[in-house]
Amino acid sequence: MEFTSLLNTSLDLNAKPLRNFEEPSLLPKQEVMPSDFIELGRNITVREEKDALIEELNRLSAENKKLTELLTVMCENYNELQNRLTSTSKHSVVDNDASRKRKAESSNNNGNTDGINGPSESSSSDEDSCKKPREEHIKPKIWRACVRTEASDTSLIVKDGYQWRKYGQKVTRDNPSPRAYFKCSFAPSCPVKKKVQRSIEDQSILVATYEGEHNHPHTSKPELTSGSSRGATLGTVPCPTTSVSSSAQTVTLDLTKPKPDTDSTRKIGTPQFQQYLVEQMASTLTKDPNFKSALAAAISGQFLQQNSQAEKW
DNA sequence: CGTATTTGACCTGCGC
DNA sequence: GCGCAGGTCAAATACG
Repeated sequence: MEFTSLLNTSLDLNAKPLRNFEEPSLLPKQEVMPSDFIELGRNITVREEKDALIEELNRLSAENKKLTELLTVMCENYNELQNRLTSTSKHSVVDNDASRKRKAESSNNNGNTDGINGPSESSSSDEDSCKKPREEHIKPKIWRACVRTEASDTSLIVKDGYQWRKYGQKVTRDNPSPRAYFKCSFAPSCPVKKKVQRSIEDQSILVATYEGEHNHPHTSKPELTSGSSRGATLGTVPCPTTSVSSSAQTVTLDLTKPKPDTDSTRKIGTPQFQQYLVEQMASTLTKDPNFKSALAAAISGQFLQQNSQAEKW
């Protein structure tokens, strides 16, 4: 499965204006009425204005292209890693299998009949499912979520709207950061567990792995802002994809609303308005130091979501 | 004092 | 059989 086919990496920030300004056949349609000219009270000629706008658009286009190339490279790297992981997993059974078998026994002994906390965790390979056909129908829902936190925050707490009780912590071999084990404490019968561990690549990212499904509603709404209280907040559950909540500023692009300072809807759609929109969007993005990190976090969220979906298959 | 968290011990499966 | 690693338990501790 090609990941790039699933993720549209095109930002397409200035598609319309580019069409308007770059196609020569359309340029004459930019008619500037003399009355408008007088109204604007500009001293520069239409030609000079157009050249300046084209230059600015070319700059934005180049920036857009650069970002798109960056995304493409990231996707290619991801696909390469995914292929390696797939080929590796064919030669070795994942270590989840150990706990799966153990859980199968413990589940049978405890008389757990709901099957949610059943034996199978993530069955990521076809080989695995072939080995254990009897477990095919018992698949607890497993998904991952990644949350960006402050690197100095060692709490390993992910606020996702549910109430959790920590019952263990371990340092695993593949990651120097400790892994915390949580059980849902809202309902005694709720079988959901989660593991939280810092990402080995980025210590500021918490990776939460959820197992099972809640048999009760949310205890509270997930907090959408993080600040004084401890822990990271989750914008969306099960996996934050487009909304990345963090201690840093959240970048929100709302392309559905026109700018409020336009006094008349009649002007919406004019080249000047489109140019203004493009400038505002590009300016907001390029001036925001958190844009790249937020973009990377959002993409990694997409990666993890795709990965968890692939595991469920 | 009740509840949540911490943390070392224990259990289980796997590889050698 | 032994060691290792992941996961869980439960006594000790902290906290409100």
